[in-house]
Order: sequence, then C-alpha cells, then structure tokens
Amino acid sequence: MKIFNSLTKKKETFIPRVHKKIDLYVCGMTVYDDIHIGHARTFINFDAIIKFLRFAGWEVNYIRNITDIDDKIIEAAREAKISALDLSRKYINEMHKDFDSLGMMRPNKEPKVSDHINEIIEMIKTLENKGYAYSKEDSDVYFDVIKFKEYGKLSNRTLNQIESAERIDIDLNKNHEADFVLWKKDTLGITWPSPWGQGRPGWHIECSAMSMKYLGEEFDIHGGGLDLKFPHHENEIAQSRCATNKNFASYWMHTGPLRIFEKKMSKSLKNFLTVKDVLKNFHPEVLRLFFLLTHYRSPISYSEEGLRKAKIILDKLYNLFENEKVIDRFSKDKTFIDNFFSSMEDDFNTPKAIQLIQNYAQSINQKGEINIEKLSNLKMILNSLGLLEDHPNNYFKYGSIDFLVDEIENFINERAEARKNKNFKLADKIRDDLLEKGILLEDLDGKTIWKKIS
RNA sequence: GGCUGAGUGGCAGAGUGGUCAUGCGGCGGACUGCAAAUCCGUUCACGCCGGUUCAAUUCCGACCUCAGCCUCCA
Repeated sequence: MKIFNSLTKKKETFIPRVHKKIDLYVCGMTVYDDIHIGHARTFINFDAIIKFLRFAGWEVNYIRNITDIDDKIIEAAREAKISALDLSRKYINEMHKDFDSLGMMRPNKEPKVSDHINEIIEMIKTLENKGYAYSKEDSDVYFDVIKFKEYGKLSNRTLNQIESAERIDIDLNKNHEADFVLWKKDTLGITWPSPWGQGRPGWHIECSAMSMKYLGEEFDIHGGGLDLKFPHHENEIAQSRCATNKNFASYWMHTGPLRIFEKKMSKSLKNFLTVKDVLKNFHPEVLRLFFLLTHYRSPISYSEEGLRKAKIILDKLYNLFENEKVIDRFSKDKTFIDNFFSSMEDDFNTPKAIQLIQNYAQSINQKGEINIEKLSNLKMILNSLGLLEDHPNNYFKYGSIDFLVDEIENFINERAEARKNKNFKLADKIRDDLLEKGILLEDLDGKTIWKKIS
C-alpha cells in the first residue's frame, strides 16, 4: 500500500509499526459553531479511508480530538453569556449529530482538551526542563523554535522565511517570530492552575499530549486538513520530538480544501454552508460521493451542480438494488475486487475506484438479468467506502415532500386505474403534476414506484 | 514577496511516453401507450512557447493563469 507522506512529499510504501495495525490520529474540530461542509470533507475523506482500511483487514486505532478550550470558544461563550464548557458541550453535541447523519464512524477515542490539562502541563514541564520552553516576566510560555533544528521541514519553510514575512502584530516577548504559545497566562474565561500561573494551554500542545497519550510517542499516521500543516502540525512535530527525542508520527496525510466560488470555504470568509444546510436537500451519501469523486489531496469546488451529478451516479447504483436481495459474501469477479484494492491502495485513489464501480455496475445492467453474486460484490465494495448503506426505498424518498405518503399512493392508484382504461391523458397529468412537486413515478415490472427528486 | 499545488473535451474528474479513462450533458437508436429506469451507438481533450525523443497531454525549461499556506482555520 502506498501513501503520500506530506513530510517527505513523496508517495511511499506504507510500513506499519506493527503488522496489520495502524495507529492514526486526526486533528478534529474546535467546537464553537455548527460544522460546515469544508470540515465534513476532511472527516468524510478519513472516514472512507479508515472504513476501507478496516475492510482490507487492517486494525485501525482511530483517535480524533476535540478542541474544547480555545480563544474563539471563550469569546463565543462570552457573547452567548454561558460558560465556555457549556458552549463547547453544546457544539460537541451538534457535531456528533452532524457526523452521525453523515454516516461517519465514531473514532475509537475522542479526547477533549479540557480532560487532559495534566498531560499538557507535564509535557510543557518536560520541554521547560529540557530547555525548549521559556517565558519572560509575565509573558506566556513559549516554545523556542531555534532549538529545534528541523523546524519548518513539514511545511517547507525556514525560520528566516518566517521571520521575513509580513506581520500585523509583533510579540516582543518572543525570541523568534515563529515561537508559539505553550501555556497562555490568563485569569479570565476558563483557566487552570499551573507552575506558570493560572491560565490555559496554547493551541498545538493539546494534540501532541493527547496523541501521545493514546497512541504512544511514536505512531503511524497523523492526518488533518491541509490548512493545519502550518503552523499547527509543524509545531506539533517540534514540541513532540523535543519532548521525547522520538520521531512522533511516521506518515502525515493532508486533505485538500473545499472551495466555493474559487475561494476556500472557511469560517473567517463567511462563505460556508453547514452540513445541516446541505442535508436538507441532499442525502448524506450524495455529499460523501461528491467528495470521493475527487482525490483526497485535491481541492474540490463546491457546487449544487456537482452534488446533482454525484446524485445521478448514486441513483444509478441504488437503482440496481431496488428489488434485489444481496447475499453477504464475496464470490467471483476477483478482477473487479483486485482492481478496486489496487486503486485504493495507491494513495486512496477513490475517483479511480469509483470509476471501476461504475463500470462494474454497468456490466451488471448489461446482462439484463439479476446476478446476485455480482450485486453482492458491488454492495460490499460500496459499503467499504460508506456508500449504499441505506435502503433504496429510503434513499429515493430522502428530502422533504409536499405530500403524505398515503396521498402519493392514492395518486398512483388513480393513475393505474386511468391507465387500465387507456385514459393516458389523465394518467400523464397525474404523473406530470407529481413531477412538478418533485415526485417522480416509475413503472417497473407492472408496478409503479415513486422517488423524490432534488 | 517567499513556499507549495494545479491547469485535461460543454461540465466534473482519473491516467499514461506510442491503443480506450469514466461519468454527466448533447445527438441518434432500442425498450415503453408515453415517460422514467436500463441498454446500444456517437460527438467533444490534454493552458501557452520552446527543448529532449522515432514518438509527448505524459519528461525538461521559460511563460501565463488559478488556488493554498506564510495570521485563526478541517
């Protein structure tokens, strides 16, 4: 299996630390608002990758943190006039709802910063003892980047480059522009006592402390959105390696950004759509397929048109299973499965994998007869990416409709009667009227079914 | 300004030194009372300029354009 390692900027053969086991840490959410589909992109990518890996026989220990202490959370809480932890609790709940409705697996552990203050303090103490941390008078505690020779390796920049970049505000307490806060001294908001006084952890340190607690000082893969590469991941590497003299994560994986109108979708640009917005009109698997149709490292431009196209593809796949039962075992067509595996094992080439799936689906349709074994293969492969988990019946009726189900059934019966009497004018009118309301009727094997269109 | 990635047919998006991506859409058929679904056929391509090569969309160099990071960001 090959994985593109951001650290070496090369596609490398993946060598696990322990045979057939993968320890994986993905940087999760900072919870102060509803998640948007840019966030969803990253976590759906990893969800599909992990589902595939497990399907392929890997034992994946998946850790994804929740950052529940942070300036933005504290600020949002102040505005909402509730405590920071109450606010983050609320949005953790919303996040779980959204992730669940997107069909994502829960990680094996989902550690929160507020539960790991001791580990964080211990780590800062270690760094301080080893001479990597400093503070001046009443300043925050900083990491001394000059002391870490490899600083900048991941994000491919030198300390000189960082220093020469334009800055809005310069912190005079820092030795170097790139030095970052390990412990933020503060008495407002939510704080904890520490050897450096009352305060809270800086950003970055939590991921080092928590990943090491659950996966050890060295583990296989560390992932996250591309926008975390610098400074977040760079800083994680610096503090972790300095604290332990170990390598920390072996492989770094970064997902590409989601764009909208040629710009990255982000909170600060206010150009985002929430998961809840999109799921009003589109089945969660449509969004998932939309993402998987592009390689995980490439940017994706969001558009409704794109979602509709993904839906057309998914519709075709669900159509195959409309009336069929599926036996749960592999059978023939080793070629299809082998090809699927080679695509996925080549840095998780989901677009290619889906192409194979589409071809395979077509080959089933070509025969014009039910092939349970092929359908089983297809379903199993789709499931390994988190697709086709719904019943076709639910899938095709997803979204809000203007009618009660019984009403639609009545229209269908009325139309059937009209057709029997060769009153096609009335029959077609009923069908057209429903179509206008987003209900599509299909005559299949003498039976009429309905689908919601979007 | 520095660093990184990308530019493929109407659209989305893989891949490759010389044969086809694929899907959607369009067009023409089959099927259907008509549709839908499905099938068959068909159309449309590799940013620009040089170089290497018997051969380049694929390798090399310049250029143009776009995006990301350099500040919080999945």
